[in-house]
Amino acid sequence: MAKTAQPITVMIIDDDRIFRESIQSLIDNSDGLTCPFACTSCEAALEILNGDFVPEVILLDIQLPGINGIEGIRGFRKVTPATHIIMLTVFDDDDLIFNAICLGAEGYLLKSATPEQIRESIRNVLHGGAAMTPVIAAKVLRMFTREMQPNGDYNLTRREKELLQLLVEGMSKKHIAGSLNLSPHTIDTHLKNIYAKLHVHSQIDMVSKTLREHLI
Amino acid sequence: MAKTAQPITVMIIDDDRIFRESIQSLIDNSDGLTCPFACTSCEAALEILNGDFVPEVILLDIQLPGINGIEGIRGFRKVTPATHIIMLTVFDDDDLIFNAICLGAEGYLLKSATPEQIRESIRNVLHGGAAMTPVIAAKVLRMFTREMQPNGDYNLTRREKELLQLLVEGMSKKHIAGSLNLSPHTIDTHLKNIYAKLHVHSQIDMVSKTLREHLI
DNA sequence: ATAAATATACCGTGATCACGGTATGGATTT
DNA sequence: AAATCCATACCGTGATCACGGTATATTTAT
Repeated sequence: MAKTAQPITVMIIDDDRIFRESIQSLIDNSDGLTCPFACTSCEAALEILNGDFVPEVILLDIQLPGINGIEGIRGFRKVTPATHIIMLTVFDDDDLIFNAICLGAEGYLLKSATPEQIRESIRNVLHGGAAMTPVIAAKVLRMFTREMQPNGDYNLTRREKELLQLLVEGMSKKHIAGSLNLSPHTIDTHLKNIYAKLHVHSQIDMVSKTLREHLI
Repeated sequence: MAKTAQPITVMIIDDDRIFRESIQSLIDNSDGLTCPFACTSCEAALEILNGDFVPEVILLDIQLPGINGIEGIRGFRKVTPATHIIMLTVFDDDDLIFNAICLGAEGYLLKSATPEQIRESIRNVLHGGAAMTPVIAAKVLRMFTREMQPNGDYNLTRREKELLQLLVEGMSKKHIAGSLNLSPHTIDTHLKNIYAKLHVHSQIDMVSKTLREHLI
């Protein structure tokens, strides 16, 4: 009967009528894709999802009245966790990208993407890939390295770093002295020097700063 | 004179002769690209870079004798920080990808990539983008969400989370009591409850666990 | 409406910490 | 050879913390 297998179901959520309808017809005119529902808000989409329609891919605008796209991800993840979500927006703001991917969006495309890029992205997420333009991918990588890189090492000596490591792991000064065969007084002195270098005044501050800035 | 502007210089580093030479000829036969040097090791490449050759892109294998590709990134970043680095390997192992992007590689492609994909990736990194296959992009996103997501909230109450937040920021119990208009004894009680829930026995442990597991 | 969870408050004791000293042998650098 | 940095060691005092109690009002859940 049908000339292809079951088409992939895609849902588009965007409050801009022109854009929404053009995407819908783009999808409906793509081989193997269908877009039976196009919504103007996350609320409307959630209502449909709470029926029994489970799309395989959701194309989701960020700037929406009511529940915005970022918050919407949470809701969609709950009702249809297996559905792939691709953000489709005019903004490439770092915070929005960051939040979207933290919430589990698998794609982030600009609305200026070509029809072929959108189709390609839908295919990619269906195969477990992620859909990003190279520029957005680069932003993601930069976020990654920024999170991971030490922000400076404050000229700690080798010994000081060693002690810092142990203290951050929760060992007490006394215990460290025992395990390193040092006098507790020595630990005390090192600790004082570390405090001075990190500009902190307690172990809490020290541990907090160390972990927040990935010093070890 | 020249029918195009200065061609983009690309360096390939791979110990597999067949692959290396096929990439080199692929690049040399691409419009606007040239590959004047193809090396079998990072050592050899670093020697060339320490001369005055500064490629705009380096295609770098991971599995190399001597200095491997991951370590190589460090060296290349030092001598030619502006050069874009694309890893080109047979492995899509998470740890390798993780290390490569932490060290600043802008691309990660599998050797099974098509010539067109490789050319496209070179173009992308030159324009500030990142070059990843969708599958690798997905792995990166998953790493990201794994790093960022709370590993469980240990059933902390709202008040406990609030105190945790302040304590992690380095405020003392006494200071917190003052700023929240609570008795210091109250803080003490909450703290005891937090300790029990997190299975820790000191503020150090608590802060350490909180930050390492991104509880706040 | 009743039970459970949460937030609040107090006490005392022993352990630990912060930080001000001082000092010395060894390593590194100049 | 001299100077500097580093790691080591010691002391005392006041502040802070950990943790064992107990108790009650409010909020949330059932």
